Amino acid sequence: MQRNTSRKRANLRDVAAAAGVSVATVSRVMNAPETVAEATRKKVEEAMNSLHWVPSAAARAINTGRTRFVGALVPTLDNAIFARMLASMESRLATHRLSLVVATTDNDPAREAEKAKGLVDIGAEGLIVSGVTHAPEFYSLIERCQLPVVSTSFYDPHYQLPTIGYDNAAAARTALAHLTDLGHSRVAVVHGPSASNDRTQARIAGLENHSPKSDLSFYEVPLSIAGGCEAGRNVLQAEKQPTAILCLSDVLASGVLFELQRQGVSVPQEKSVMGLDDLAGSAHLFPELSTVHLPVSRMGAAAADAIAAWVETQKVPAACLLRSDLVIRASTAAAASDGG
Amino acid sequence: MQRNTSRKRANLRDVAAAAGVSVATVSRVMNAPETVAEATRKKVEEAMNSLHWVPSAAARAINTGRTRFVGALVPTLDNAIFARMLASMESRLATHRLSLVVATTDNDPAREAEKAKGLVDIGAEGLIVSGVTHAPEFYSLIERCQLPVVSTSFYDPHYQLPTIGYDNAAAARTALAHLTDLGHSRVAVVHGPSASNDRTQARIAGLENHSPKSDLSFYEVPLSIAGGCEAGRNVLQAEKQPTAILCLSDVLASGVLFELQRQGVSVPQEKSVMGLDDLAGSAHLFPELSTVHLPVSRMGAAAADAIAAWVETQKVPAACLLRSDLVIRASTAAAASDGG
DNA sequence: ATGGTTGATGAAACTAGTTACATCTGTCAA
DNA sequence: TTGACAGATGTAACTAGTTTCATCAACCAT
Repeated sequence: MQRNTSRKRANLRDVAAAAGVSVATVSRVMNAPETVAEATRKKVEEAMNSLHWVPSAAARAINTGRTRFVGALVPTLDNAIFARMLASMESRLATHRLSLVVATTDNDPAREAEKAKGLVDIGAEGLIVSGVTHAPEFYSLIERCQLPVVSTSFYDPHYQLPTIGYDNAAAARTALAHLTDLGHSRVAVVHGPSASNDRTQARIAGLENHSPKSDLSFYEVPLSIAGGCEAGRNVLQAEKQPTAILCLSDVLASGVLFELQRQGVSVPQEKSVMGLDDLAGSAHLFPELSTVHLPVSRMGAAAADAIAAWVETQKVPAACLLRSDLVIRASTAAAASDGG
Repeated sequence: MQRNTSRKRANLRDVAAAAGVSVATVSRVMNAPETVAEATRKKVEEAMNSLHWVPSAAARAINTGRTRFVGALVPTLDNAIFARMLASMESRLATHRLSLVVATTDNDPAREAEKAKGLVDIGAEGLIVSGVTHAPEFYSLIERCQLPVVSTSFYDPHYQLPTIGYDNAAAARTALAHLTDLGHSRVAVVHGPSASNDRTQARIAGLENHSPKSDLSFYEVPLSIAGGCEAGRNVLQAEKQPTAILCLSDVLASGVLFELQRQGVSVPQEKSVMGLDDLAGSAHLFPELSTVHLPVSRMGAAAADAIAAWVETQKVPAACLLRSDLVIRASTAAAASDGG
């Protein structure tokens, strides 16, 4: 009597006793109900309900070696693009009966390695990371633990981990091509810190070795609305004014847009502004932002599926390339033909 | 020999064997190192390192009854305000050696109850939720499990759970007062869905029973930039035009701002626009948004501290009121004195 | 009637830790 | 010299599940 009432949580033995069966039978009701006689199963289920019993995930984990949770390491939650990705990851992982533990890295490989270690220590079965630049300790950790890790926001079939993402260089090139098609030959390129961000690096690289005769100038600012404003001010102070501003991220484009408005520069009449990401809000900015759509939600879901498949079947999933599409809205227009 | 190499992860017994001590001693090295002789401790630590051993969190959880993780239930990750709160929660929880599992509820109490159940099933020691409206199953769950739960984004010292948040009604009133002080008597109030969002309800209630003679009209739209745009269009179609638009959330204010610009309405000359939240980007919008600052980062940290204290000491933490402050920027100005 | 097979169940040994209690050694005071 | 006690360590019993293997009854074919 006192067991059920005064004592804390019921355990498997309590349920077995209440149902008048052995612990093995209770365990079977959970894991292989078809092997248990109908009547017995009923009895056990009643006992479970009346004791409000839920199996201890920890005890299960100890036996099966499966904790059923994975970790996600993202640079920040402050950029909507990662928040979006995590949201879709979480819901997709739930369908695989997997939980998600989130850790932020601030784009610092050392912190990433540290947090990854923390996630492994608490039993993460797999990790989802962003990009391809990681600390040596990170690599040694995943090698030592034989840990399933998939990398997002980047596609590279030759990378040592499966990558689920898009071709950043191509996406940037698509954006630039749109501007050059419109006749813009002098273009300011605004981007976030590149030193520790391989996605940014790839986007820049995509522009540098492919632009057909365009005159590009680069502006590196913090990856935020404020950074975009700063870039806007910097661009307007340049000696040779570009006719278009290509932002390698939509948050930067938003900031640029706001700053240009503040300075009385009309978009797209005086300057075209191009983004890259296609955040949910970008379609509603003034003017509506032309950008390159990156399928982050689909990417989150795909990464979730990939890591789930890996931890479930032990088979390394294939890399997955998601296409990025040009979306032309109101912030870009043909260059004024004054020839600079 | 084959143990270390071919077999998977080392366990406590392996370490004990390698160090030539008993399992109890290894356990002591971890949990009460001062009771172990210096030389013995060294030996054990060497064995740990050479076997790359990390204790199994699951096994530890089973014994101590502590899983060291808490769950956070947020409506969405798409609003920067929750992303921000989670980021600060996560880092603060880490200082308490607690991990955070995130689940989104889409503002649906049923889904919240369901996800809460899921979190409890996987061993969450405590929960952090938003607001005070929850499903009956949610309450019965936390009662049955005696689960520590703190509620954020809301302050109410009489609520059955400790609340860590601000006074939403007062914050809304502060925003409105700023507008009335500027001479705006006809104000459009734009807000997100109120049916299942008690913060929104409280903000609206704060306006309704306190406005000194102002003429308020309410516009309910989806809580997003797009929703803000929609509201902007609706307001402009109203017969009696308001001189100011009070948005009960900064994301809505952003949308309103964009839409007004699109329609050629100048802010703050023709209409003042007021927000509520003070998101990181709001200070950089065009025009810079006047708003009421809500200390979400501090709130996240405070909630993390509260839940940590609760699970650690079993003592229910006190409710915590965080102040909200008016921040006047460029989107509000004195009403044109044409008397409408 | 007997042996073989299947289906349902239980006993006990696992998983990886913690911890209560026992044991052993060495020091110090009586 | 002996008893008391502290300090260091080990033994074994816990935690809450899963799983292997054994058992036993029922049914069917011989």
